[in-house]
Amino acid sequence: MEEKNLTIGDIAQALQVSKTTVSRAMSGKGRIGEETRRRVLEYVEAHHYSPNVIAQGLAQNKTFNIGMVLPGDYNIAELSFFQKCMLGISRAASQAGYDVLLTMVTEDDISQLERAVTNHKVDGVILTRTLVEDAPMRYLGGKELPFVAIGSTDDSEAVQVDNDHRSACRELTGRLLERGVHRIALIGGDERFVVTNSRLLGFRDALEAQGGEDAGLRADVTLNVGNAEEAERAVERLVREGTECIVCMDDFLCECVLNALRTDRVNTPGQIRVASFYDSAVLENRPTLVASIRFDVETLGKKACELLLRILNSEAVERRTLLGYEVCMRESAGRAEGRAIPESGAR
Amino acid sequence: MEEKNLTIGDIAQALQVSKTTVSRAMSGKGRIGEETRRRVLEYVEAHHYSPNVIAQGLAQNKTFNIGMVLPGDYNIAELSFFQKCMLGISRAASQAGYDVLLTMVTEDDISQLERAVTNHKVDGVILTRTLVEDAPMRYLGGKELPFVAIGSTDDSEAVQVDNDHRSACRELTGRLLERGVHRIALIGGDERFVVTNSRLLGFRDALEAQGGEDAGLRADVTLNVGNAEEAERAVERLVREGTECIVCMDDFLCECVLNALRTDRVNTPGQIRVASFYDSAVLENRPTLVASIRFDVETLGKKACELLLRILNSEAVERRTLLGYEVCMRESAGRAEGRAIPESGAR
DNA sequence: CTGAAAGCGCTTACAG
DNA sequence: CTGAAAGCGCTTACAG
Repeated sequence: MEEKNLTIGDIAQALQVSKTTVSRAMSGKGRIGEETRRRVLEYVEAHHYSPNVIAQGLAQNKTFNIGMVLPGDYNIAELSFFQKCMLGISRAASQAGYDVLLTMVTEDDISQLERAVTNHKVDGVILTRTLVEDAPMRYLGGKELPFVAIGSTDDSEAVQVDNDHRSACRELTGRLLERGVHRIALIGGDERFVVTNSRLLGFRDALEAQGGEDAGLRADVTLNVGNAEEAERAVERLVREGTECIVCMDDFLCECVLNALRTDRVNTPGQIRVASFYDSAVLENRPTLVASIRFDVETLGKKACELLLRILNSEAVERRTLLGYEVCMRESAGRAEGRAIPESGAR
Repeated sequence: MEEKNLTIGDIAQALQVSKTTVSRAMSGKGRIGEETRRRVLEYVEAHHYSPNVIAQGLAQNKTFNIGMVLPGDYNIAELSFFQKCMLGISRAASQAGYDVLLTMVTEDDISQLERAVTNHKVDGVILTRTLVEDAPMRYLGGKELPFVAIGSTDDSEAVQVDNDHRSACRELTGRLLERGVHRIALIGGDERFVVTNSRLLGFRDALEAQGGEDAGLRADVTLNVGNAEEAERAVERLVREGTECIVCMDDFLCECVLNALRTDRVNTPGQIRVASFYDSAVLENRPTLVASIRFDVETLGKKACELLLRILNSEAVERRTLLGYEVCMRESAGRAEGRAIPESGAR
């Protein structure tokens, strides 16, 4: 099926040329006769030769691997995010002749990352999630190794790509307020995630833009909600307090909230409106959902990888690039007819 | 922070010994004086030297990478499965000094896998999902490269690891039948997945063991249910036909089924029972769920990786290894009090 | 346009 | 116990 480990030397010998020539024919670097190149390429084609990238790497002091660090701890809400991210990254890498080395870290164990780096197995790294005090980030910061972070960071040094969560949340919240909501609540997850803070800022932006407390707006913020029970408790309280609309920071929380509302038999359609980030399949058939935001996560991953590749190629890149989003408003109450209505994007 | 790319040569020179000696001190291979080794190791420690694994690999004709192929098409039901799988694999690999090269394939594009293989970037491959007619599998079958498949296959050549789905489904179904269910239904996903067929077999095993049609049992099987709509349609029909219990092949389908039952307002608690494979968080707070099966997916991944590593180490391994499961019966109707009750395992 | 040679960082017979 | 040398498969100045 495949010639047994053909090497550049074998080809050189078979064609009575030097290894240099073969190398040049393949790489396209250096001058070489048209006729000679043709002969080499023909032979290569016919014998299904493909160069040993490891050896190529050694000679060029490269690995052609990019390290991807993924959180090893579970969070259903983010699963589909990471999958799409991975897909975007691996496609962009693959297309550029790079491979993706997977590295899974937890909050107290980044040994896999360390191994990959100290063993010289990657040319650069992509962080797919960043915490406020991020161990992988701190680790990489001390090295000479280039990396880019998906998600925003306080660290102004790091190259980062993100969706514009702040603007997205501002717009989403603003739209809801415009529709006459006065008592609005925000429910979010882990406060150590930068994204949680970005969204919070956007939420506050919107409130302020609409006049804040002076305009009669009342807002409640509950963070660090990690499971269904906590969500339920929060919802109970919010219901008691007369909240009109709950904005959920992710679809997992959103589901919890919707379940809690249903369980409490408190929610006749339209009584309490719920909005969410993302727009995953988890939330299909949820009539009480009035609005959501759509991000193109695969593009996010792709972008991150492209940035890293450009850095590896010694090109200059922007410190921070923000990707757009889409706010989807559905019919405000009862079962939405037809599909969600996509509106506007940003940047 | 870190000595600039220290090499084995630098150390040899600094210590006035040969590179051979340094290499031996580190690898532990070959005879070497206790005193000499100590000196080398001390220097290495002090200067934070770590060998270039790529170079090591070239010299030994290895990459110390194992390729992991992941499906690139989305299926919520399986997301958490793959994450746990990845974690198991990456931990086992990492522990053995290997890294995981990620490769994403779709049904009509396995180019990432091909690239990794033809570029000589992996020593072996782990398939995390296998279809009945599996392109990656067929591709690897034609190569000399060792691989192991997670999930069962018809291919008797391939080394495979799997949970014992057939037995699990047999036991689950059997338990339900023992409780007096007569009209039972099975709802499953893609028929091209081997696992779908295994479960179907287990379902039939159980029916037969209880006397089948002769014993008054009526069974309905609906496969290739891919989305909420299709599930809903199936459920409507099953309800009309007087089905007493629905066994769902995965938790995504299970959720669809539960939603459909609720929407139809047809299910007073206990009227139609629902059982599911897996036991993901998606299914928390679902009182109508009467039974489920629990698999240890991380161990599955770990096992697969260990098997591959043993093959790479030229050890002989079993063609097929089946891992256990746990059937969890909850209180049969109404809200289950306390936690689910784990019962028995297998093999 | 082409080649001989040194080099990437490591390993491993082969001698001593 | 230790070292000189060849080799892993490729690239790249340096000469010609």
